Amino acid sequence: MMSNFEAFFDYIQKISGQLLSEDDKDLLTAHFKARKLRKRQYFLQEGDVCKYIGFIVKGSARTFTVDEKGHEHILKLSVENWWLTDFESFYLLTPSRFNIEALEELEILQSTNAEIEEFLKKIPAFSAMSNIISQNNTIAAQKRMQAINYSAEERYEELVSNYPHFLQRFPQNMIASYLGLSSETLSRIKKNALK
Amino acid sequence: MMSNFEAFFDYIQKISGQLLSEDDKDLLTAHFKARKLRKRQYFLQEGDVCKYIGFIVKGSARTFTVDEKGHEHILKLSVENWWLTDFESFYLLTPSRFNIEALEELEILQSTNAEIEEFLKKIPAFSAMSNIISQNNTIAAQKRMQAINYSAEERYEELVSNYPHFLQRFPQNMIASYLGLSSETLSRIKKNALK
DNA sequence: TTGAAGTGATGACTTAAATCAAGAAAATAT
DNA sequence: ATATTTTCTTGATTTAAGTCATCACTTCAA
Repeated sequence: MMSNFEAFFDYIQKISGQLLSEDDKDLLTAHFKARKLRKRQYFLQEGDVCKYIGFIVKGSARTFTVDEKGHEHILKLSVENWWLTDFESFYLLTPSRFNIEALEELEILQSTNAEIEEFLKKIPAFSAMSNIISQNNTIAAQKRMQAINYSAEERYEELVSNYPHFLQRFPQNMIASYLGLSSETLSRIKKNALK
Repeated sequence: MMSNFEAFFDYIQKISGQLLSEDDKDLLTAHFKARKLRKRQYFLQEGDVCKYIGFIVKGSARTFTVDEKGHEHILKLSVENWWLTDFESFYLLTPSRFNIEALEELEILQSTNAEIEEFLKKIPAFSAMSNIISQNNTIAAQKRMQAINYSAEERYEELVSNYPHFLQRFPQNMIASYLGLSSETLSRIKKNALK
């Protein structure tokens, strides 16, 4: 179990550029709870308030919505060292429109909004990390907005260059849904790309 | 000129839920510079590092890219009480891929990255505001990602419900570009929506 | 006050991607 | 090992939205 936290502490220190004191580590260890989810198990279901935020130690998950026609749309694919939550629901305590489901056996360290507020106040490295993640989120959001004007090929090429490991790790129909394409279209794009 | 700052101070206090001291206000007044841009004037040109962040006191602007075919794509439309910058370029000091242009006569209060760092350290209300804006950005980014799967009609309906004043304020071809649609398509959608 | 530029509407046509359908291949379970 | 989902491919067809072309209407500037 300790090793889970070591990876977590390393992550905080690396992102923030600051060291955690022993007291900091004790506080985090006391409040972050280790949790395992089996493949296909839900971390969050549509309509529920997302009470937890999870740090992924091992495994992967998808965040998706289901439209009126019953079609699923993946908004996010999450892997190790990423945070797992619906930020809107988590921050505002409103019912979520999203589902979050484990795609592989998932090991996370989870905590609540109130606890996070405490870490932000008491742990400088945690607060610095939070600010940097927000910055990165803002930048990523800016980039994603550009994708509106991209063709199917361009979206795929962008994924290949930004997240090449996703292609190995996730089935093609998940990738297609993440890119907002039908799986048939993605299959054809890959065929053409080989030439 | 003072009135510009009064609106700015009100904004910080409202968003942060905290009061600014006289010292805080003096520090902000000393470092934020009032600037006017005429209609069509550029706040940022593609290839330049975005050295400034501007708080819009009056007027509006668009953030856009130009693709290989010479077509412009609007990523953001900004109005009063919004921040004007390319966050990626501003935070990371990298050359920007965006252009930011005044759509109407524009009055802003602007400052540099280094100065912002100072405000974050010295002014609690400013730091609280920054965190809340980051939260809102993260939430907005999550929402925007959903738009990938939306049809032309759905994107338009979303705009109507979220930013109805944009429809009055900006020409239809700008709105179309912002939604990632051709102006002909938007014209047809509006015609159908009337029925 | 009259061009000129910018904006918006509409019709005809084209194209990118979705949908529908059927098999093949791979992964998982019994 | 074999059945049974699940995933992936390929072809035929449909559909949503883009492109091209033209005309009307408005602003704005000389």
